[in-house]
Amino acid sequence: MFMNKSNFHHGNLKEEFIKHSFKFIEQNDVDKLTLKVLSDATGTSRSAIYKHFRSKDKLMEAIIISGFNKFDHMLAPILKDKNEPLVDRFYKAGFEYIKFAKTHPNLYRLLFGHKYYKLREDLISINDENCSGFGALKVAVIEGQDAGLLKKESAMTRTILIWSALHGLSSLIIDGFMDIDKDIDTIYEELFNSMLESTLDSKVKIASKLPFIGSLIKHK
Amino acid sequence: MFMNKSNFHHGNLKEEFIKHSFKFIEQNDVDKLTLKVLSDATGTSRSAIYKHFRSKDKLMEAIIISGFNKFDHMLAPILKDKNEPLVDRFYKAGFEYIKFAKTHPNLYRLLFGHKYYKLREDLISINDENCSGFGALKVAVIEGQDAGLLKKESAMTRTILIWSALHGLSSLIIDGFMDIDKDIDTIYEELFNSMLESTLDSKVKIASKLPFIGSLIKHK
DNA sequence: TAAAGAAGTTAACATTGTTTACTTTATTTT
DNA sequence: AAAATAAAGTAAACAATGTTAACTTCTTTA
Repeated sequence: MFMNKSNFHHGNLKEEFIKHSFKFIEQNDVDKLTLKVLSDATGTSRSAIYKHFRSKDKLMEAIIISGFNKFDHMLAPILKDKNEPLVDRFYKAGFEYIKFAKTHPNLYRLLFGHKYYKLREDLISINDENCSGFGALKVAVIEGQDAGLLKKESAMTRTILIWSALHGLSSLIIDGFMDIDKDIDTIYEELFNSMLESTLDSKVKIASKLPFIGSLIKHK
Repeated sequence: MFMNKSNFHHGNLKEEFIKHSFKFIEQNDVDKLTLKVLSDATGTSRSAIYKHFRSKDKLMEAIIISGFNKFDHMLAPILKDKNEPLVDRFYKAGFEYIKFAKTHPNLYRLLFGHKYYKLREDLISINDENCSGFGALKVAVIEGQDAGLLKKESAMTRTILIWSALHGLSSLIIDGFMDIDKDIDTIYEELFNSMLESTLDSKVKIASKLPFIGSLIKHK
């Protein structure tokens, strides 16, 4: 006999592959995610996945697209929340950025690593300023420049600079550069202050009202 | 017949493997470096490498160790050159850091990426302040804090912050985040200024005497 | 109800890293 | 110098991985 009836998935197997992939990389390195892992997890054969994705890379791309959605929907609302003072929004966005990387290190590496950068390029240029985290940051940066919070060079320059600082710190944290979690709070505090205009003397006070990364993440 | 005489390497095959690996990743992604590539390049059999390295990972570690030496010997002398003003040393060190990443992107990813972070931890803690780039930066940071050039929180905090900013910008550049090279100069200029004490008003002038990244690398 | 297409399976392939058994060269011992 | 031993190479086979081709079963639709 070739197959028993219960093995037949009807339409949702594609989503199941993605879902299991997400669950897997919450706990394991991305390069440990093999097609065997997924066929075992879904109870299908080794090649079933090819009915839903042209290749493993296409599956990874689907994960990345979905991951960027998750990331963007975490970041953009914080930056656009008009009820909060702008400084607080910046502080919280940076905070949540690093927290995201720390909480989902494998997903973060997948999203911002080198291997699929072509796809990311497409995603970032396709996404308009309303959905993309990068786009939302750029809008907020312009707002911050108008309010005298950020230096008034090109908005793109300032946006990349902020992103780059967050990306750098996040990467060092999740890639094993820093042994002690408790320093992260201090470092982020300083990073945050470095980003703001030097004329602003209220910045430390405003920032320190908000929660800290080390503490928050440790007790999760 | 089993083997002709000319095939026998005498003692230098190990170095040849490393040398060819370096040459290869100058032009290709690290994950394209297979044992077949190396056996073809050295004219040996597929398994000859196992007489010199316990596994492929051990070869990669040798490459990383050698790569860090290269990196450290590029960075440390710049930071320790007492003939240059400290600001210039900082500026040039950051400049050369980014240039290194841009010139050897695959090696840079190997050195600072996630996969072999365990080894890097060992290397950085083993290397003393005299040879390691990180160590040299920390020494320079203390000097900079004493001179009123950098903020006077913990030296480790400030060092990590600088490193993280350079790492973040370098990563964004080599991982395809930025389409236009000419903006890199401006961004580095701003990054550099953000790092210095806000009371220092000579910083832009001092910095702009020095060469720019985009231009320098483009005509290489 | 028959045909067609979607969604599975099985079996085979090439590529990769790796191991084992063997051979050749170099070195050391007697 | 001859013999023994170690070092450095080869060939052949493995398991794991991504992938493809040929086949089967379920679902839909004309």
